[in-house]
Amino acid sequence: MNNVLNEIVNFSSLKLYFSILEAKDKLIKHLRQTITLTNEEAVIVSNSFKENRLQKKEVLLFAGEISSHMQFIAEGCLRAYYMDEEAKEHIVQFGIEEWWVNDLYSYLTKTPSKQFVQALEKSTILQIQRDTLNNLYDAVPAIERFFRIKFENAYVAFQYRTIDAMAKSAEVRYLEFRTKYREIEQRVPQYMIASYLGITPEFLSTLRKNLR
Amino acid sequence: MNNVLNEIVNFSSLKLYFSILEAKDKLIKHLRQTITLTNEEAVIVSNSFKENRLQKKEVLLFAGEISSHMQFIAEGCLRAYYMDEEAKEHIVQFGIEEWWVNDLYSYLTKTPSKQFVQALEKSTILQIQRDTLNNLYDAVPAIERFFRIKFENAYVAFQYRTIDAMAKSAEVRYLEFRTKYREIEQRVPQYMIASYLGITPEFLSTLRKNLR
DNA sequence: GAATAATCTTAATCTGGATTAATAAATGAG
DNA sequence: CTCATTTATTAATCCAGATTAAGATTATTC
Repeated sequence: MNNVLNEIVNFSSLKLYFSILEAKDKLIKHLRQTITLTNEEAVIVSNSFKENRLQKKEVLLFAGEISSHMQFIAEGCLRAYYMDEEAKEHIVQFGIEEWWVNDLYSYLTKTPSKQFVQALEKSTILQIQRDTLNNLYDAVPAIERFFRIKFENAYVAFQYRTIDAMAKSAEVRYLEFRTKYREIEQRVPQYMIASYLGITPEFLSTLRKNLR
Repeated sequence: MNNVLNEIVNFSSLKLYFSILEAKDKLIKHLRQTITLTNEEAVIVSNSFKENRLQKKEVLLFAGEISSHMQFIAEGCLRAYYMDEEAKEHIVQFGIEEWWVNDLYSYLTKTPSKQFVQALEKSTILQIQRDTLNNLYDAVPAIERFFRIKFENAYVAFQYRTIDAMAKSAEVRYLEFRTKYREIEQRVPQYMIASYLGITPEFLSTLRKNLR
């Protein structure tokens, strides 16, 4: 009896162990799409990240807290949003597998976050602490390159998203969102897409009716 | 007679030489606010940049061209803007002394720019070519760190500007622009500020009347 | 310093999207 | 399977900011 139980425990912890490997493998693969890492470097990098499992609706970062980790989504779906004076939510970013989510402003300036980061599905993320990452920049310079490139791309993507948002009608933006993020569209409720697009759910609903 | 002429030529080229030094000094000082550079590194960096003088209204980058330089404003005032389908201008960014201006999307993706970059005053800029910069990242790693940090900051600043733009009324945004960029406000025409804020010049004029 | 161009103001009218409020449909927990 | 909660739709009314059009100031240029 005890033996069976033991086996189950071992088996489940083994499963956990493998799934962590899987998540970290995903991270290393992701990094290697942009930079070159020797196997030794990959190990150093791997060991610098901690895995974290999130339940659906679990909040990873609350407004008011200081964000002190960069986080890579290995599995699942998250959102970053802030609440305005009237307690209305505005979604700033969605993230799925192989994206990075965070309130970067809080992370970089070490000031209290204005955003929440929340899991929309059961998710697995890999986190690295600010100090650990700063040390990693010295130990593995390619990581500094990775984030330099990451931020360059994030910046221009965001700039073009904003230009779009100002120049294009809500209808056009919705259609573009659908083609660009088809997968996200199918995984999150419609009112969140409205929030991301900067329109009310009622108006999105009207748009959709007119498109039919 | 010839002697006098010679003297004038020499004097003016000497003046030019000093002003280049001045611009490059400004650059090095600017970099050293963020990173550490040895004097040898400072020389390497300095030599990687070329100075460029711009007349008022001179266009540095046309939409359609591929941006192939990063550029630092040593003196003067520039703007980056794009034109929509109805040939209306939308200002994306202003830049004054010690700012960097560019169509980063074009620079980073090597695709034709959708933006124009234009001098609003007689200006002096320092330019570094993409390939030179990429080599510099290897020769002087602190430069890679500089741009990593620069892009991080640019990204979060832009993100917060966008959140503001969506959440706040045009009046509030104008008031914030005035306090944040008082100097720019005094150097560029009002209709350009309207364009930057994403409103019509007529509406900005109305806002201003109501504020009095 | 007069003429022309560039910029700014005012006022009337119009519109994309918000707000409010009610109902309907889908999801999920027990 | 059922009741409660979460999402989504519809329709009426409202408003911030756009558009249009004219005139008034302010800069530039010759």
